[in-house]
Amino acid sequence: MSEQETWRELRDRRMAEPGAAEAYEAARIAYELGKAVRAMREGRGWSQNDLAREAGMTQSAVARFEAGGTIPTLPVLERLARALDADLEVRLTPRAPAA
Amino acid sequence: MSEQETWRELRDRRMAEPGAAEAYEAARIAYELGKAVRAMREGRGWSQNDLAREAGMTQSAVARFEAGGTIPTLPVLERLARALDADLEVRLTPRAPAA
DNA sequence: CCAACTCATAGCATCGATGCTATGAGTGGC
DNA sequence: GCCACTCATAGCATCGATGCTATGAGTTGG
Repeated sequence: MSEQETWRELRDRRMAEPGAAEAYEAARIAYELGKAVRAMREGRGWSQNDLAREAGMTQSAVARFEAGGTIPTLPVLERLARALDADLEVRLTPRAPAA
Repeated sequence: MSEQETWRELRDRRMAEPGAAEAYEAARIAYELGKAVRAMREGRGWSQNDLAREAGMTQSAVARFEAGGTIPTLPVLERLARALDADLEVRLTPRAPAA
C-alpha cells in the first residue's frame, strides 16, 4: 500500500506524547495549518511546486509542512500566507474574562 | 537612560530588513505577542520569574521573548498561553474572497 | 548602606525547523 | 512502454530559537 508513513508517524507520535499537552496542542495546530494550506493551494489548482515557488521554498518543504511533519515557524507561515494571499493571525485570547 | 539596547536593536534591525517583508511581518507579530504577554503577566501582578516558573522556562527566556528578541515558536507560545490561562490561535485568513 | 527583588543581557550548548538534492511511487497522456 | 507531472521521503547542512547560568543596573524597604 505504498507505505508513506514516516512524517505521519512522527506527527502521530508527537500528538501522543503523554506529559506534554502543550506539545500536543502545537502539533495539532501544525496539523490544522497544514490542512488549511493544502485546501487553499488545491483551491487554486496549484501543485506543491507552484506554491513552493511562490513562497520561496522547495516542494519537499511544502510536502513536509502539509503533512504536519514539523511545527512550522512564524516566518514560514508568513511566506505561505503571502503566497496564498492570506493574512497570518496569531493571538493569545484570554480563556477567562478580564474580571 | 540605562541603555538596555541589544535585543531591541536586534528586533529593530530585523524589522528594517529591506527585501524581507515576510521577515518584517513575523518580527512585528513577535513584537505584538511580546507586548500582549507582558500585559497579561502584569495584569496578574506576576514577575517574569513567576511566569517563567508557570510556563516551564527561565526568567531570561521570558525577558527575551517579551522584548521581541526572538521570533517565538508555537510550542513556546502554547506554554505561555497555558500559563496565562489563554488560548493560542493561529490562523490563515484569505485576504481576497473565495472568488 | 545593605538586602532583596525585578528585569535586561551576555555567552554558550543543544535541539529542531528549514533548505537542498535525489529518489520512489502513482497517475495520466501519447 | 515511455515520458511528464505530482507528491512523499530520505539524508544532510545550516541557521536560529530555546534553555541555562551568571551578572549588572535600578528600585524599594529595612
